[in-house]
Amino acid sequence: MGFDHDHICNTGLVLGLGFSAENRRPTTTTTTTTTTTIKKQINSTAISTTSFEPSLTLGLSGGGDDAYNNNNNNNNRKIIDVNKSSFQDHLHQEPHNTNHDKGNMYGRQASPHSAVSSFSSGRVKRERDLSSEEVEVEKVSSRISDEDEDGANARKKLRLTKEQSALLEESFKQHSTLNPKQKQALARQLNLRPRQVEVWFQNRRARTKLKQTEVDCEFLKKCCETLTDENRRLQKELQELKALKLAQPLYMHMPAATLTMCPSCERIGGGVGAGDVVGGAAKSPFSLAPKPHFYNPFTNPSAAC
DNA sequence: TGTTCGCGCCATGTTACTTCA
DNA sequence: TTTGAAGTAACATGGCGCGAA
Repeated sequence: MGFDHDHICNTGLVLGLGFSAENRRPTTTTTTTTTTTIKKQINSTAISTTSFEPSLTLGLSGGGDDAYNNNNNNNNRKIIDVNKSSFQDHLHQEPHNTNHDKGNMYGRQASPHSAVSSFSSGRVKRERDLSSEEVEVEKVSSRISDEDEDGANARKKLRLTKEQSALLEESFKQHSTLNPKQKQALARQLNLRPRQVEVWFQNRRARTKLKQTEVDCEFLKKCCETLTDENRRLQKELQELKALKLAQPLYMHMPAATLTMCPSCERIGGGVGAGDVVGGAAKSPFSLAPKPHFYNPFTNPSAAC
């Protein structure tokens, strides 16, 4: 099938197409909007592809990737000296990110809630972010852009350099979330503000999830096609068996899966009373197959997925 | 002990800028 | 040179967990 389940797990998503769902974490969301609720419920439900209860799920794997337990990872990280002048020359100029200048940043139109958020969550939050340590970083990394020097607000958006992106990617591979210390350290290495590192990780997680969702969609499409084909094949097989039933003696009416042969007398039998018909014995040496044969796309090797 | 509040973090959606074909 | 699509940095919003009062 070529579906790399491990890859799915590594990227934080688990896809399940089967018959039972296992909640990896409780659904605690009480989001008011329907779409958000649905999505969060989807994300909160995750099962492995080896589960066979009737369900189709697509969700996050818990993964145990608790960034707060990964403080030691910083020690293993490759250090890039981002403070070299050549590196700094690549950095775009980013002003101190208070919320009042945020509104002017791209000439953005204020949302209905922006006035509130500018004070309640925006500026307050940003200022919260700027602990004394961060302010120190700010002094290093924040510079006045040419546009600002010209007095214009049309500020170019920061583009991270290859070195910055590489280090961020490497850090993301180790842990997709950062604790405050890791964020600070990374920001210092990259000569960025901690807020920028935080935003980058948020966006990176979102992109990962989006890509994984696309992969999962493709996988589900293939599964659907496979199951459709299999269903078609089984329907055809059923028709053949029905046709065979009309043309064969009574003992042959039994589906092949339910017929067994006595190893001693080598007589064919199947079902209660089958022995009476075939061998005339009161107690048949033959037995029905214990369970009907259901095709399982995950255990049947013929399944494409 | 239960409740409330503030804070920090995260997920998700959106906007706007940059790059490239 | 222009333009549209894709990528992405930054932001807005709302929810949740946690610790302190």
